[in-house]
Amino acid sequence: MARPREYHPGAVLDRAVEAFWARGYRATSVDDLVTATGLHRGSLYAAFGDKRGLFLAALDRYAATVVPHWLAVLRRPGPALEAVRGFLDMVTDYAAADARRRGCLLANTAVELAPSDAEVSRRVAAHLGRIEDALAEALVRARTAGEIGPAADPRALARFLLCTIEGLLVLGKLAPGRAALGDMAAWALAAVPVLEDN
Amino acid sequence: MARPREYHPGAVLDRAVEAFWARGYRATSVDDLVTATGLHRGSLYAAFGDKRGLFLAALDRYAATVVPHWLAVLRRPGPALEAVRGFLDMVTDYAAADARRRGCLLANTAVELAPSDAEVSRRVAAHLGRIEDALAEALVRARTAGEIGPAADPRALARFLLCTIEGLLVLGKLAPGRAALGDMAAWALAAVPVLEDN
DNA sequence: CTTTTTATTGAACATTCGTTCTATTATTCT
DNA sequence: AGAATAATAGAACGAATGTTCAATAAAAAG
Repeated sequence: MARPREYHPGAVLDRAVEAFWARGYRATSVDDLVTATGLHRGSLYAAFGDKRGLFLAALDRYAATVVPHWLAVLRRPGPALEAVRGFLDMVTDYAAADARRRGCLLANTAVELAPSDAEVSRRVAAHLGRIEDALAEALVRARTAGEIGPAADPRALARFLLCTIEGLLVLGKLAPGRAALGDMAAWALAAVPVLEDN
Repeated sequence: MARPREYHPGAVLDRAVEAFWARGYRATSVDDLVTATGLHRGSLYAAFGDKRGLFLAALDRYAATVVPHWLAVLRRPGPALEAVRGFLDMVTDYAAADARRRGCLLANTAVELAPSDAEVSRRVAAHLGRIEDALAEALVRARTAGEIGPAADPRALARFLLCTIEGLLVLGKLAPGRAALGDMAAWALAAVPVLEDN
């Protein structure tokens, strides 16, 4: 049989994610990726085909590692409405504190590549769809628990909150300050029809 | 004296805006700009210094021509709250109908260049600030007219609506369909504390 | 040991990139 | 007419781009 891989494929992808996340697809050269991953050109091309293949793999890796870490907040036990609020606060804090202004790889990719690459567009939409689903699930829980009114359409509200979150991560790149980002998140929550009892 | 310019500087910038808007900064080569503007390399470099200088000029041109065309909806006479609603609807329609998925040049630039170019970041923030100001002005008018409640902080609400708008334009790049975008805009309006009388 | 597969290493490929240059042509003012 | 400036035209620059390739070393299975 053959000599086994020396590198850890997941760790290599994590490094690639970091590079693409920080600089974007076009601004990240293959040299950058060689430096970031520690692999050599030959190994990179053998493993991923080309730069775009590596990017697609990194995109999926981001969705499989970074995004779930966020969504855990939405799924934690307790009042679902609190979880939604905590999720928005977490995104706001991240957008305000991220000194490197990387934002969200999915949003960055939607802007940079989605209009010109159908496959990339499809994957970004699918990954964002899972965030939307998690939001909708939390809102369904909140509605059945009576935390929000029956007029609150979970799917529509989830779409709206996803829109707010991606807006926060885009505007966060301009370092508008914690107060401005906090205003945005706070008023987004005002759209959720909370019942007076809460 | 000298031979006068044969080209119309504004028209040249309009073409450059089109190119950068459709493809982004890095994906637009100087060759693309030569083709788009009709000018020759020498003239372009004489007039704008380099590619980045042309981009900065195009960014300001976009803010001076395209953005006011949008803001006119916010400033049209009649109920201010209606104007805000009309503005959101217009952005939604644009995001849903834009077949080339260009989105908003300011948002695109915030994502692609703001983290790595302080001057670009400063200008994008300033241009977006004027949109935020126009939203805040409309909300002040709505509040003094009694269309919205006194609890509605115009500045904070304007920030929130700007966030929603940029979110719409980013997610619009994924062609999510008119219905999804409509949900986002509709629920954003739900955050505005409309008085029952209206 | 031999075979087989992989990683390593570094050179090299052809393109494209942003930029600069020289030369020529055209037009307006003195 | 002559000076001055701008546009036109196209060649050319070095650097960086994504990609491929050949040669060697290494390790597991037969």
